[in-house]
Amino acid sequence: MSVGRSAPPQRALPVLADVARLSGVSEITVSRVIRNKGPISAKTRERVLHAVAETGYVPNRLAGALASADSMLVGVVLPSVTNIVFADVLRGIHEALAPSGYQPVMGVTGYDADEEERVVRSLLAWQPAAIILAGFEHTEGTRRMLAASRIRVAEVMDIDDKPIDVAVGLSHRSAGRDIARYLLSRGYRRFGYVGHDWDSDHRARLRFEGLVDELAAQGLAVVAERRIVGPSSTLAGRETLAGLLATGERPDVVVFSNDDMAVGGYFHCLAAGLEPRRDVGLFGFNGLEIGAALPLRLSTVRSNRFLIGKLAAEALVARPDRPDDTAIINTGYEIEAGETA
Amino acid sequence: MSVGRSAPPQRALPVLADVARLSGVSEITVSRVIRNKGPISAKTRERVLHAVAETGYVPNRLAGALASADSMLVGVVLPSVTNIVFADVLRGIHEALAPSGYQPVMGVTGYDADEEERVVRSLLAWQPAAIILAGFEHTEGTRRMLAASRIRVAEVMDIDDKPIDVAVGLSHRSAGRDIARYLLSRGYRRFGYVGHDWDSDHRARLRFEGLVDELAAQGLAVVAERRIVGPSSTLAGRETLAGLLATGERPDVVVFSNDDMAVGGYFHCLAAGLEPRRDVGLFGFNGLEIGAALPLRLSTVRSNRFLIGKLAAEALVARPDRPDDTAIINTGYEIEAGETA
DNA sequence: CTGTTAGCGCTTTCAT
DNA sequence: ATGAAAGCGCTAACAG
Repeated sequence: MSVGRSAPPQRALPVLADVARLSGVSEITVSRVIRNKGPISAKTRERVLHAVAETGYVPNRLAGALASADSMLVGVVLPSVTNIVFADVLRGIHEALAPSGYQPVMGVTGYDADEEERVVRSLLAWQPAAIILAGFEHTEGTRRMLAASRIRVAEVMDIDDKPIDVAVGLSHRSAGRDIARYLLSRGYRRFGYVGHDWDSDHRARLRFEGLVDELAAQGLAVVAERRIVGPSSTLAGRETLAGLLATGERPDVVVFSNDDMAVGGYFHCLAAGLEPRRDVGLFGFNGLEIGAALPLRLSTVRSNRFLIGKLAAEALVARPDRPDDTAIINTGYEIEAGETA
Repeated sequence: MSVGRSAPPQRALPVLADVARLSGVSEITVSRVIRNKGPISAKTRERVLHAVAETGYVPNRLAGALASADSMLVGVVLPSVTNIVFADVLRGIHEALAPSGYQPVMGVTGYDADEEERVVRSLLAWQPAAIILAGFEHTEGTRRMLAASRIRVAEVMDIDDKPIDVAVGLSHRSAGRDIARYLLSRGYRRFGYVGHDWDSDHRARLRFEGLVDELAAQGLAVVAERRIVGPSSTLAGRETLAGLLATGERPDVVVFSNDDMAVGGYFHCLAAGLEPRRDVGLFGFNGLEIGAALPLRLSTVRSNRFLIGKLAAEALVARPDRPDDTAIINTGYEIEAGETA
């Protein structure tokens, strides 16, 4: 049918050379126009831009990154994306990175340090300019790779340990102590605790330790404690509080490992005809939106997760080379009095 | 202090050539060992692997992707990461991609089509093998770029329109109709609706249209309707239901645009002393965990979000070249009867 | 202000 | 089973 040309046009995507040819300048000039770098005459710029539009040219950043040894990539390694806590951090990272031209590349570890090592290795292969990790619990292998790479490293969420480079977050131990102080000031004396897996959520454990420390300083202790094995969830919080109260222990307040669990506890109270605070105090952690929407606003601690992501990304972008000394950025937290404790 | 060597070792990261030298073979042989490609003698492989371990060599995928014209990258463009719905999809994508050697690269649009275009352009610069987008609402510019790129494109969440390449999701229009049928079968006749922004959430509108269509077929209509301008939230659901009921309208059931809003409605009922179902039916959409943890399980529709992400990623990986014809993968949905409607 | 030259680190193709 | 040569598409460094 066709006249001697059997193969379809299938022309490859335009490259720098195509744009250069079309606009009658050299490749490097096109490159300069596109990157807005170096002195370019208005006339040349216009011609090049025209050719770019005409061809629909999209720069190949793989080639650009390789040639300039600057990938403009930031590796982001988080335990989970479905946990709103990390999703908020990720949003903060995105917000800070978007205007700077950096691209986040994600990895998810499922709360497992060995998986984290695998993820870090594969991200490092993309030659990122920096990497953001959650917490301090890394394998030796991860630490070695990070050290060898010489790139910037932000460890986020927690500041209760010594960072590799910079840590951004809050002191969970201190938050635990402040929860104890707050509840003591409200008159509570018989403390219960309902939590989730400490192996995967080290920070929940730190908060518990802070709580216990402060209680001990006042000659008190946790009188009833339950921890589930899996991750936190509303359903788990509901069932676990039910189990705890069924034992006959009568805490006057229950501290939950986080808001998800605490909201579940609230639901148990509703179902069991208990009035939060009057019958039993409920205290969470994180300051999620849902806690504020409950008939009685959940008493909790606001952890500034969005800010953590934002400041971490900003710190990395602001100083692309690893400083000699480590730093800590404390994003703080605030007690939300609420109405349940 | 030091003995004549002032500059620190600062040696660059090892590259293929270093490993080749150390193991006494050529670069290409090392490359073959690492990629497990081509015939290699057991002895050579062992020597190379040893040298890799010794140097701590990490392949530069930027260079690899450029040379092979195969990035093993999948662009993922979603409206939001903090919305659990998209986070679940993302998790499905991750799960499918992880074992295949593909890396997801994310972009977030904030529910804005122009921002989507910008994000798609910058992702395309990384020469991804495929791209995953939410929904069908793209700008002309986005469509042009996607067509020119010739890479595989999955549009996820929705299957109510014609896909560019492959669509993976459920029919929201049909879900809306089934919600109507279900509630009619439960005896409800006076339908209320509490929703959020349709401009950013086109699928919520499709569900509403399906609902209205089916009601019309039965000679019925929505008797009271309220929509907020912003995104869905528990608090918004609570306040909006309160507002709707305060008008004096007395719907016997209220359909919410999603579970977040419906849970908020539930909270209003608790605060106002209304018993869900007996006083007013509540119906959501998505089947979130929290709905199942409420004192009365929320009546809703399970949208298989994890599955959507998983199947989309699998479909793309399974066939790296764009097929001639488009396809639709229906992940379906299930009515969760629950106890609130 | 613009261009030339020489790679970046890897993989393809074609030999041997 | 292994290697040599060429080049992916771009940018740094140095002219001019």
